[in-house]
Amino acid sequence: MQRTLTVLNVAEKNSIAKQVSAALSNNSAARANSCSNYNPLFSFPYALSGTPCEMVFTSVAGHLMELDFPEPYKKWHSCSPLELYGAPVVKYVPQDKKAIERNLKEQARKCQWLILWLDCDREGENIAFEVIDVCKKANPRLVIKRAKFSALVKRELERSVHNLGLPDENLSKAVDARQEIDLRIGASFTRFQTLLLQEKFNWEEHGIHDERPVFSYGPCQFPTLGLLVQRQWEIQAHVAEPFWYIYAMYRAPEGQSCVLHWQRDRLYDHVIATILYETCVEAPTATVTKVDARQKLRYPPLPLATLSLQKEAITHLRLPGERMMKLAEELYQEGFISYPRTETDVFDPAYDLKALVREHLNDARWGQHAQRMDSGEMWAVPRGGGHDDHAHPPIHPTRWSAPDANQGWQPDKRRLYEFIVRSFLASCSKPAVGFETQVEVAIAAEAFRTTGLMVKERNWMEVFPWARWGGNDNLPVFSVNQTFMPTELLLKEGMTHAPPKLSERDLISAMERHGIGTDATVADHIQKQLDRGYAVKDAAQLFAPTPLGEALVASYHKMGLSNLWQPTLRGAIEHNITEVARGLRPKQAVLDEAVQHFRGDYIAAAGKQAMMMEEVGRFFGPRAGGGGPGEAAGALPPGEPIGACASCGLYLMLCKPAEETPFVACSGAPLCRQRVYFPRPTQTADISNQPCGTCQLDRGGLRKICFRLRRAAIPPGFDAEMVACVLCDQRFKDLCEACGTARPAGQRGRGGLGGAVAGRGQGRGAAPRGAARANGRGGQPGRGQRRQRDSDDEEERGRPRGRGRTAPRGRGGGRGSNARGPHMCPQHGQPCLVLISNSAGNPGRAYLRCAHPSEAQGCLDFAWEDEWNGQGGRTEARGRAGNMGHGPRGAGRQQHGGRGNAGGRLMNAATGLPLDANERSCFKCGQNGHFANVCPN
DNA sequence: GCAAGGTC
Repeated sequence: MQRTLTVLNVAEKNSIAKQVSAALSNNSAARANSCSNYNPLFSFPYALSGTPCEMVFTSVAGHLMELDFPEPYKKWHSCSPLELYGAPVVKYVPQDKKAIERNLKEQARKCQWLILWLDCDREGENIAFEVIDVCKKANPRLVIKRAKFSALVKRELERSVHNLGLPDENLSKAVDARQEIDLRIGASFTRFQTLLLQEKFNWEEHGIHDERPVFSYGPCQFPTLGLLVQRQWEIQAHVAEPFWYIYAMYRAPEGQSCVLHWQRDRLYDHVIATILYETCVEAPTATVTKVDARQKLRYPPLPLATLSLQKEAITHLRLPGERMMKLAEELYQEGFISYPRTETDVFDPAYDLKALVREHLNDARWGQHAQRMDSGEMWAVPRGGGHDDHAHPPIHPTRWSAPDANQGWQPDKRRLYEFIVRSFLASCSKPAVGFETQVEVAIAAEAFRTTGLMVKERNWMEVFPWARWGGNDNLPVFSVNQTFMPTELLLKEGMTHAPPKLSERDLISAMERHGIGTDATVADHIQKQLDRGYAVKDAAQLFAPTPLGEALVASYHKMGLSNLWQPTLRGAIEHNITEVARGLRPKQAVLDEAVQHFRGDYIAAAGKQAMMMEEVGRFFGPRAGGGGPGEAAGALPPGEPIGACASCGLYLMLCKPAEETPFVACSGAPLCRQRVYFPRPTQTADISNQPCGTCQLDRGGLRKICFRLRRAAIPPGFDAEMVACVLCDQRFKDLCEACGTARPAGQRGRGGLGGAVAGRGQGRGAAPRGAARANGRGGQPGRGQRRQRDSDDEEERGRPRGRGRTAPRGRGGGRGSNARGPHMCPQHGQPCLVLISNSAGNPGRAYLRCAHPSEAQGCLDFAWEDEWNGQGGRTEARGRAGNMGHGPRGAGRQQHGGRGNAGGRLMNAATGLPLDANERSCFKCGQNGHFANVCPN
């Protein structure tokens, strides 16, 4: 006679218990209340491997147990935070889970089997063992089984129940280890920071209103903060650099138009950019070299997982992740959407998606689209993103909500529901179809490109109004070999920008990349930054650390404990835990190792706590009589505005501080960050560029060219209205004589503006650039400096002075004697070899450099001008710098990258001092050293 | 008063 089993099935969520019992019982499960209001019982008869049984389903609600220190260690002053690395820990069922525990025990006593239907991940396995622990106390004879399922559909659940396995203890132990590490380091460092800082500073004055604020530390919240501080430091360390690019535009007689984008994008070398621009101006006829037209598809969005929904909701609905999750939770509880915490972004093929679509046929907003989907006209099988947590489908609407039925909803909730519905419908719709035309154009030897796009069928975009697929739908019709005259041909200047502050979307992506938090907790960690006063969000929803957040991170950095905040911290912990999960290392060994490691960090931090006091003291004044850091709390005494940092020897640079007092900060970020404050605002040059409205030249009626006039740095005593011509560098009050019609007004030569500017050590761009980056790309000497060098050199050579200054506008006079050309390049067979007087380290001696389009930064072919000219212009092919047969005289024949020492006057670009007789400057990498032929770098 | 992870 067959024995009848009573089987207790425990799911992690009530919804899973309900769905599984409904599927296995063909919707005939009886529901009964249990001791726990939120965890009812579902029971039905079933045949388990042929054995008749009574199936009882119930659920827990996440973890049943918590890990904490026992009572004596819970009081903050009862022990040193250091002791928390060796203190015992206890796992217990907290008060709010006692009802669930009672329910499980009561049912376990009546059952013979226990089947665990928890999520099929590490945390789920750990919860399974918590359930086992509780149930075994009530019934030690229970037979324990684990159901593994990959979707909550009948077929899959039946397969699962007939292939029961055993729970995996290694997975569970990995979570135990993770919990213990998190608890010990979180509690110890939180107490350390809080007890150190709480009483010492006047937090009220700095917007922290808690009487006794807590400065929590956590292995997820600090790496999150670290991401924000790192970005802040990147922004502060950024030095704007000017770049130049050729801008071309064409408007066809029929009215269509396009911008021609330079293939080089941009150049940081003004000389080269100007020369290339000049070659275009000389031969401005554009020739179409390639026309490529093809159909292009734009695919609909992937099915929504939690993090992708958060990112989309932030972008399109401007709903912060945490708020979005709260609203999604409500929608889920009310049955309008599926479970909102899922990693899955692919639908199970067995899912009846069309049935879900049919829910929406009568909707006034998207019903028509749904009807076209239902008829098959608009239907497409949704793509998958390759992630599956095997527990939940992607987030999708489960029920239609009529607009008049959800009047009571908050507007944000309605918007979120609409977004989820439209995303779902879009993901199952046909891709959009466009027609793209790519056109390549040559002007002189320069290549340009433009793209046109006509959207033919919007398809999924019809139901998803947030999508943008923009392109130039007004492209002129082009054919290969067609020629035309550009309507505009300009040399434009731009400046590099510091990276932007992180948006919530950026932050989520970075956290996802580094494995900080889970899909369900990422939003909480971000919110915690705001709650703790570590970060703020501005009107544009961008995040930045507060002075407190920055000070905390900077403290650990100074202590040499950056691993405590770097984004890799969580990944490192996870890596070790994974070894436990795979059974490669015992839990205790990994745990001991981690605890010892962080214990060492704690001891180091505690030993250097004065650094934290000092760092926080930079931002916050001490509480009166609070024993604060005293001198360190206020602004630092004013010092040299620009120079070597007293702390680390690196350069100091000008910053744009948020504070009122300007300061310079050491550019050794994030190594140093020493700040020197000024007593008064610094004098900065007006570097604003203004397009020239008066010197537009008309060359033969072909086109109009605007040479931008640049407002020069104005030294004291000079006319503020003076401008400098980009090409010839003369300063004028009115119009440029060389370029236009008016008289020059500025003084010239030494004592003139150029000399004065040089005396200030400024380049063409922002004042701090030249000072801080003597050896960088932006570190070319100012124009005045360069001219001075030219002039000295000319004198020594016995050439007449003033060649550059009196040269008329045009290629030869573009930058004085600095650049002429182009010459025929033997490498490329094109006139792309230009003559340049290298400003950095080669005073007075011009050389040839290739500016072929294939060499984005200019190739390294070069030759000295006098040698080239002496040989009447060479036509045979030469190799790269190192292989050229006629290397610079002073240096002998460099085999690799050795730059010549013309007359022994080569300057060290970093120090500005002349190189000694044996020193060489590498042509390739710019480094100086005593290498003879081959640069070691 | 502390972590992070589940979930309602």
